[in-house]
Amino acid sequence: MNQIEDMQTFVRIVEAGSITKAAEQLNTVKSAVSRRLSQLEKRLGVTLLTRSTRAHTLTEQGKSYYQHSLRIIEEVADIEAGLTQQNYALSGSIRIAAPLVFGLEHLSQALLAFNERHPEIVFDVDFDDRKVDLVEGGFDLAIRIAKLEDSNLIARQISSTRMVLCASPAYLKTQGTPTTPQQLSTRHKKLQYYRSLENWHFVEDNGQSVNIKIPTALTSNNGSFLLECAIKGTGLLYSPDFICHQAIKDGKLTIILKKYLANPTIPIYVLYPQNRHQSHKIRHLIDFLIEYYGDTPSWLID
Amino acid sequence: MNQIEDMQTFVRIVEAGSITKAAEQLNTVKSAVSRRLSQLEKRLGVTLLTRSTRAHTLTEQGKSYYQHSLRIIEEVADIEAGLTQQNYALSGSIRIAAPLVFGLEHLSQALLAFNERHPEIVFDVDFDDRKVDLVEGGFDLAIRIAKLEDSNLIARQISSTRMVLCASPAYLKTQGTPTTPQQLSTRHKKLQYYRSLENWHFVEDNGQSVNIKIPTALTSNNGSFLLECAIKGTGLLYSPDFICHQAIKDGKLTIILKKYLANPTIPIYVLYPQNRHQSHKIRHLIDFLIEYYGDTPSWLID
DNA sequence: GTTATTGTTCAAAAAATAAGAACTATAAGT
DNA sequence: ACTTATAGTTCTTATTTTTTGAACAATAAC
Repeated sequence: MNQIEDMQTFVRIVEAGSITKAAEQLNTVKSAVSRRLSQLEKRLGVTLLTRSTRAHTLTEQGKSYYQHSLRIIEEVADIEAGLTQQNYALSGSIRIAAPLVFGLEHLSQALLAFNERHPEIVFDVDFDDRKVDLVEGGFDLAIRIAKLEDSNLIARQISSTRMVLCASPAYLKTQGTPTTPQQLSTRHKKLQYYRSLENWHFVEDNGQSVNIKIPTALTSNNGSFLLECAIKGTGLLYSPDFICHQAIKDGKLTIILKKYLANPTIPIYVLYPQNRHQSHKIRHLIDFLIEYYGDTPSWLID
Repeated sequence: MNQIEDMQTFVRIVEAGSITKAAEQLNTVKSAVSRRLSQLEKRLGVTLLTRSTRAHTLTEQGKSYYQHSLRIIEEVADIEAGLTQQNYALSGSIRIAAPLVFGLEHLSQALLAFNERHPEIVFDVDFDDRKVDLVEGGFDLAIRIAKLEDSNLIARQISSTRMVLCASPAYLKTQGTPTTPQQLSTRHKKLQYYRSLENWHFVEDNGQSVNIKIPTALTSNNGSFLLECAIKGTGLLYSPDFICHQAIKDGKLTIILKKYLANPTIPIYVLYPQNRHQSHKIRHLIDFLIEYYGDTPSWLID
């Protein structure tokens, strides 16, 4: 039972004026069209077309069915075409999950810039450092700043960040500025981001790698707050450059032990579900983000 | 490509919340539903549902398609149900082809009586003694007063009429009242209906059948006019009783040679096209007509 | 770590549909 | 009135589409 094809066939018969002509126009044989019509009438339990060898007349029901069919066929076509257009249109909403600080400080700027070009798009950004389930949360994409784990999501790297170790000039003046990793062990405290590792990983001049653990002055799940604390001299901050770059440029924080840090570079990815047909606007936004941050993002130090 | 079934399947998936449940509700297996959904997405070139092992989320296009689908499914069901209702409803129009005199004098009364019971029905009656093509003319039914010829139409007898030979008392006084068919041959003239036979057919007392031909006083295609002429004494009238019954009851015409007429009874049929599904109102009207005229129609003489 | 549930994929079976030929009916041409 | 041509139906056979059922992969839930 294919109601739409029945409608299309019936409309063709009515407009062509004969089953034979309708069959030609539908690129099929008259027997198929004849059978379709009689099956349709049987299903509806109604005579649509009174037919003799060479003349046709629409019954009242036939007229009604014809008119409704015209409308339905058009509506269905519009709906299906509309979906594709929607797919290509740079409009509608994009729902994004982003880490707190990166989202507020950097992603927001990029999104605003994108929005200037494509004002029809409405962003719905959820700032949260916790790992969210894209599918369950209904997100179109998520920003993740970390090495990738296995998942059924697609990832594209949009930029990268570099970890730096820094402290306020005042703090360094009081506690001394360490020049080797080993010197951290004495008289230093760290500002601890709740998700990151307790130990800091260094590579010494001789190529030996070393794990250093120093006491924690304060733990928080908010990178900005830790930054404030570092500026106030509460302790050492081990932080991605996109968080502390401005404070460093302003001289409020000083980088230390730069050359000893192991694996300081962390990729920034955009993740999205494995959709067979990716919406055009999503692809467009990802391309935009890659271009926006580029090889020299604003948080780059030197 | 069955768009409506695709829509129904998709709606079921969305509302059931999972492909497996949707399959159960649709009395099929999950593989069929899964395949239908992926084929649909492929055809539309759009992801409707972002799905992982246990969670589903509608994409924007999915939401749009879901809502449109709901509406279209309902509309199509309404249209199809509407046709059946239309079929059973005693409303709408009935187009009838009827012979002139019978139509004006007798059918019209029956139709008005029917209309009193079913005022929603609008009659469209075409009065014409010529044989019309029901299909070409778009007629629902036709009245035919004659022995049936072969045709692809369905016939039901609704009543019958009897042919009588009559003349005005004044005419018979002048020309003499014939008591045997043979006596017609002298001094008589006939009023000729254009479609009827030139010869009159009789059965004599001895069982011998005989064809009599007498001169024509006047020919017309209008039975009422011939009746008027007969009353005025222009000639003999060979006529169905539904035309002359009142004049005979009023004594304006006298029946002659009644017992000699061969095959005086002519059936009155209602004809309609061979529709696989006859509309309820048409069947109803035919039943009404048979009941209305019954075995003793108003034109019956004794 | 194990089990249970969900969705996908695949080959085979079943159902629906189309094709092609034969047939009926009738309009048009002669 | 006869022949020819055209339109529609019906039937059997092909073809296409859809469904099934099983095996599999992925991942929540226990």
